[in-house]
Amino acid sequence: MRIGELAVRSGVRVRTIRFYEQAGLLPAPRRTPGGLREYDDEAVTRLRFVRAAQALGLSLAQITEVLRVRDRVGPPCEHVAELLRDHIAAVEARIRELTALRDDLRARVPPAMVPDTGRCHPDHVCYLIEDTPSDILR
Amino acid sequence: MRIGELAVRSGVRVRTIRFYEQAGLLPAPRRTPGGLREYDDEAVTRLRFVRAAQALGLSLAQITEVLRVRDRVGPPCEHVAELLRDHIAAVEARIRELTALRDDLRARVPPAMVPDTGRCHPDHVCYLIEDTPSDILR
DNA sequence: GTAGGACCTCCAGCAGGGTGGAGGGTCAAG
DNA sequence: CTTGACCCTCCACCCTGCTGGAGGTCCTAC
Repeated sequence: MRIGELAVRSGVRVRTIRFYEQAGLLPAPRRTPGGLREYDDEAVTRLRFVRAAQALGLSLAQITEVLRVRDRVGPPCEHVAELLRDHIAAVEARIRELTALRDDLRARVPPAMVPDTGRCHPDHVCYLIEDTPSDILR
Repeated sequence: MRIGELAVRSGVRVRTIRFYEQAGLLPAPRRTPGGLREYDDEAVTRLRFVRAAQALGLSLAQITEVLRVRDRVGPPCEHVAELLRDHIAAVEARIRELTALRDDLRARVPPAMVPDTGRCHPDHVCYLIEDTPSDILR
């Protein structure tokens, strides 16, 4: 099939497919005598895999690596399992960061709080941001 | 003071200070006859505010807007309170997304799981990624 | 043989938050 | 007067994941 059909079947745009080839995610396909790209079904699988992996939050670099492992040494399950475990740890760390941030923000701005303009100080821009939450609650 | 001292006192690099001026976060300061930037203490306040706001996850565009409000109409408390409330909502939404993602990932890769190579399929790249978690647990 | 849709390459740019180097000028001490 | 630290501008580039236009070619049907 040509690139347009591949785009439809994989749900990845034509331009993006060419970009992925450039980026090393898709092998350069054979060409028609006229220079048009000719793909087989494997390309659909590969693009769907890329989309699935992206949905899990993996970067194109990580996905490229998985595909490279598969192309060179066969089923990348071990590699993927390790990658996903590391990724879970990264996601959990990010959740912890954001949770701490949310708590900090909540302490600064209780839901229906009226800003205490009396606390504005000429030497600051805005106490809600510069002060620590514990200062604000005082 | 000159830009180097401002950098030390604010904890923001010289290059970054010039970038912030360019970006509209810092007003263009007066210059010495030779063309060197000359700052007063207010610049330190402003840069520290930028750092504090960044630590809360605000973008430079949002911070620029707060500073603009302050410069034009005085204390930006109302504006900041609203901004922070919106920001809390955005952070909470992101936490929910990441939590759902974490749960999905955990279902795919239980902590000490040995990948089930028997499930590798020639028409797929890796079932751990392409299948849905419920398929994997089956 | 001609229309027109699909395709080709190459270059450029978006956002966000800066960083880096080249090539030169300023300032203060000695 | 020279040295050396500091400062100036301008342009370009980093990263990530694409997207867009310009200008030209291929394929297929009529």
